[in-house]
Amino acid sequence: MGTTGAQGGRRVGRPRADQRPDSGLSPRAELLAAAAELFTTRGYAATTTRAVAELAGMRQASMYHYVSGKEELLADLLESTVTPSLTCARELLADDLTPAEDRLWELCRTDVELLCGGTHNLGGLYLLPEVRAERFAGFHAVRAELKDAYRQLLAATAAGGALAKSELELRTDLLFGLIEGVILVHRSDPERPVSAFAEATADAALRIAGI
Amino acid sequence: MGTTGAQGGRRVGRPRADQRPDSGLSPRAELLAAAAELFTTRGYAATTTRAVAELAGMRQASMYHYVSGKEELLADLLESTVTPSLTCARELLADDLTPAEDRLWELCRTDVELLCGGTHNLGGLYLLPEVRAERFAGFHAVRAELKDAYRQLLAATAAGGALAKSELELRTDLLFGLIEGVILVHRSDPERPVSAFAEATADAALRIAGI
DNA sequence: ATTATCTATAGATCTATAGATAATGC
DNA sequence: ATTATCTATAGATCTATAGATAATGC
Repeated sequence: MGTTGAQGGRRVGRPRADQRPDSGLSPRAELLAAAAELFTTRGYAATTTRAVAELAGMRQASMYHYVSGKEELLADLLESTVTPSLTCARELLADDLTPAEDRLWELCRTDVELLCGGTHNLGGLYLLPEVRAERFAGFHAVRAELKDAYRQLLAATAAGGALAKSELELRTDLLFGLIEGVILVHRSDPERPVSAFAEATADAALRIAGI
Repeated sequence: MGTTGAQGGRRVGRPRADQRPDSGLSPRAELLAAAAELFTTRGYAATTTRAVAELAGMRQASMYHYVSGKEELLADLLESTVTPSLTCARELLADDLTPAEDRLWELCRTDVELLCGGTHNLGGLYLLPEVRAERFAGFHAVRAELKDAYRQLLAATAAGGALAKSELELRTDLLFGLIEGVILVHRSDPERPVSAFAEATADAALRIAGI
């Protein structure tokens, strides 16, 4: 079927020099996984194209068959971290039966779970200084939309509705800061069970918000 | 007097190729300031020794007269960010006349003010992935001591004293996470007045702590 | 024939050292 | 003589392209 999936059978093209058990991922996905690991642990600038390609199981030059370079990998990874949270946020915004307090709590919990969940600490990518570059405007746009969802949910709560505009902005920033700052906490102690931690963070977030 | 201060008069040694108005800083301090700016804005790995030296007003090779390389600059900058907070924390721990709640609030406020205060967002250095390297063990030691001060102050409050050990650890982590996460908030909106922001963060921190 | 990979490499860096130079100090 | 700086550069990368090669597909 798909040209991306790596079926068990023989594959077209020259075989890889470094034979390995089939990862089950497409070459592009192998590259993304390798980049995720290296970017989060060593940093973006410190990671060479050779390191990414070789961790993915191919030679440095072969990488260019799938991506235009490191930037494309980072841009792809960044957006893939926010998109699931944003989907969740949109659903919660549309749900007008559940109290806003509960929806905000749920958004916090899900977001922390997604940020701290996966194999690699992908949320850690946000912290890379390179991410501020114009090149990653797409990521910034979705992240801004997510932050705005936090703001809207907060404004819809009883406590949030009573706030002046500038005060609402400040609380949103603190709330969002806590959620993203949790990446640092998770980095310092990756062993802690994620789901209990996500709930505790959501509790703390509502306390910050003044609820 | 000191061999470091840059007096107004003539100076020993070959003049710099790129003449500039006297910064009033010693060459080493000029290098540190340049490194602070570049490391925080572009990232550590992405900053070349040439960029640092040239921003400091000297040629690339001249830098090695003062420091062994980039690593030394980063190590120095990192420690210089925690040390003032740590001094404050020690004083607050020793003060047994003021209620623990007030001391914890004050530590949060001061810490945020120091992190967000200076010209460059030095706190942003914590976020660099390279900082986890063994080379920066000195920084990690002082940072751990600071975190422990947060824990002790929290434990000394009425609300904190009632917590089980694991619960106390979790709250300490969340508290410390908020404070350090504030770096991200400040990065996204550097225009916000720092002192009001520091107070608001301290308020939020106590709310997280459950006080 | 088409494809995925490989090897080889040009060109562009970047770091850290060697040795020269232009000031002041004695 | 001492010092702070400079210029020049060797050696070590790292990226991205060119062109060869070893599979399957028809």
